[in-house]
Amino acid sequence: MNADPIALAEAHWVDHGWGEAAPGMRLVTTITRVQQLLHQSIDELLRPDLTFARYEILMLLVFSKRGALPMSVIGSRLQVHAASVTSAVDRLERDGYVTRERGEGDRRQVLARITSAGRRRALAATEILNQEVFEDVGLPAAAAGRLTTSLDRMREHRGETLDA
Amino acid sequence: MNADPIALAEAHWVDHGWGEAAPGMRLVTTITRVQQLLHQSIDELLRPDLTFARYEILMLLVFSKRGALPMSVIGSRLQVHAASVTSAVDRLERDGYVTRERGEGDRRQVLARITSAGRRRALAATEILNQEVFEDVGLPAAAAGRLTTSLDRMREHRGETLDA
DNA sequence: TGCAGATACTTAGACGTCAAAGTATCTGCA
DNA sequence: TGCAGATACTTTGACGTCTAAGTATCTGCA
Repeated sequence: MNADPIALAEAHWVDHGWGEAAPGMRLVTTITRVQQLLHQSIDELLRPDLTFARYEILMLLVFSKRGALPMSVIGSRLQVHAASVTSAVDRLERDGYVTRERGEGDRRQVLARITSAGRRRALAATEILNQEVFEDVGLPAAAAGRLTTSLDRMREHRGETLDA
Repeated sequence: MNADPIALAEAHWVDHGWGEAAPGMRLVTTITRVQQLLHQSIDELLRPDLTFARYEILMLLVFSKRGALPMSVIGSRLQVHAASVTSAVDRLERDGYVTRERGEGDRRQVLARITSAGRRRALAATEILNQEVFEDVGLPAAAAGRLTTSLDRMREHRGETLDA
């Protein structure tokens, strides 16, 4: 018996004469489901003061040379809209992990600067995520590498530039 | 030059002595990004009256024998919380794609039943998604199949039962 | 020099997701 | 028989995402 709803959907696709699209439908749905599962685990590990979105911003700032980046750069690195960055930085600021500054040259810019509390929190979060999620994704290293490569191809196919 | 922020993050991971977790971090982040891209494309194709979440519910109902399912079954098939089902069905009902009924035997249950308008809309949406997304995911069929298999392994690793 | 258009960010509102709490109904056991 | 606890759904509220619209600042060109 196959009780997996996604595999069942694929079979229905074939039955309806959509065989050409069936594997793609299954792949897309499966990606969605895996992302859901990862997102839930990660957010639970980061609660209550961080989420994956805010963690990603913090790590971007940790890796930046000056510990600060314009909002627009954060948005383009993470591929999310400016409004999402605004709201995430609002909350990081509320919790004292980040401060806002006006741009020196261009006064329209807003820089998010990580605080020392932000750095400490980001490193503690990394330790947990490395141990609980990243070090064992459920696949042998080689398979994980091939998976990443295939997914990168999909990113390119949907318009992202990876610049090898 | 490598301008991909995800590949850069992986390099930073290695530099910080987190080499063991680096490939996993990259994989998880890449899955997130691909899902973001797919989600955006799909929701744009379904606008303004559907989203991927609502489309998935509609297709579940299309494939159901009686054209109706309890809210709880919808939630467990799609692996989302009851509250998410409630809000999606609210909107499907608002647009006339679904009606609500009380369960016959168990009066606590609520069944969502697809309407004929809902069926028509679901099939039209499928045609568009098949053509614009599912039939060409950017990978050869064999690679797509391997990808799905690996992702299924990740689903199992994170606690989903696939019952081969 | 000055203004039109572009750019950087924020605000407002819709939607999806989750957690927690509330309501109605069912079930099992004393 | 009746009540305590379980179950099915809804409601409320926090958060992330997007689009659209608003504000401040900059830039280019007449």
